[in-house]
Amino acid sequence: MTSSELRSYYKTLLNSLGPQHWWPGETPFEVMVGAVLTQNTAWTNVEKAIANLKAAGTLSAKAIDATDARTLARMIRPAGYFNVKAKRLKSFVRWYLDRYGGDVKRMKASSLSSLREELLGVKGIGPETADSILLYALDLPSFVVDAYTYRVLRRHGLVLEGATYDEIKEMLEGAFDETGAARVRLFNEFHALLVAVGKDWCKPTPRCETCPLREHLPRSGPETL
DNA sequence: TGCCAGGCCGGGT
DNA sequence: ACCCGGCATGGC
Repeated sequence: MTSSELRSYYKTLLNSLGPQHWWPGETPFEVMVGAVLTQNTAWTNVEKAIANLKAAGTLSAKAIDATDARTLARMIRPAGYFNVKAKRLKSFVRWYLDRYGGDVKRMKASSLSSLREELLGVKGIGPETADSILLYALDLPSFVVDAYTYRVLRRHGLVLEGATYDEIKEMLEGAFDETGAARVRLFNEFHALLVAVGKDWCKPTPRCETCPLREHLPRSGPETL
């Protein structure tokens, strides 16, 4: 029954908030870089870092590969954790160049599941970053789970406390029959909508009165986390 | 002013 | 297999 609930949530959110048109990076590579930079970081800070990379002509795999971590760290400073993220960007582009010649089309020639495994093998890329790259950069149907997703679903009693990333991901993916581009669009929009709810209503101290999902609250009332 | 933001790694139990 | 500290800036 959870599947029909999730479909119902999606319909409600889409009707009340509309399409979010999320993550409109200008190129797939820009989206991939953004996926790393936004780890535990507000997107507004990521935008500044990406703008710096662009201004320096360093928003390409080859350029990042050719830039030392110190210099890179200076450029991405606004994104926070800049020393860590500079190394992560470099380890990612190293893999991207070695494995796929820095070519998105070649990357998309691999299957979704093997691509995901490969990405998880890159140091600095965990499940959320991998799925963000797959979904938002490559248009592959891999649902992104994040802290907002967990909080919203948890408060509605749709996942158990302590549910793992993969459990939540599989529950969400299993709830929808769509295929192809429609599936990608749905995963893209639904995740963005869950984030919107998390940001504006389903916060650490929730404001459920005006939440688009208020009619979907479980009988026992929202958890307080 | 402190808390939080679209996580992940490495070392310790 | 979990748990936790560390990593850092900018906005409200």
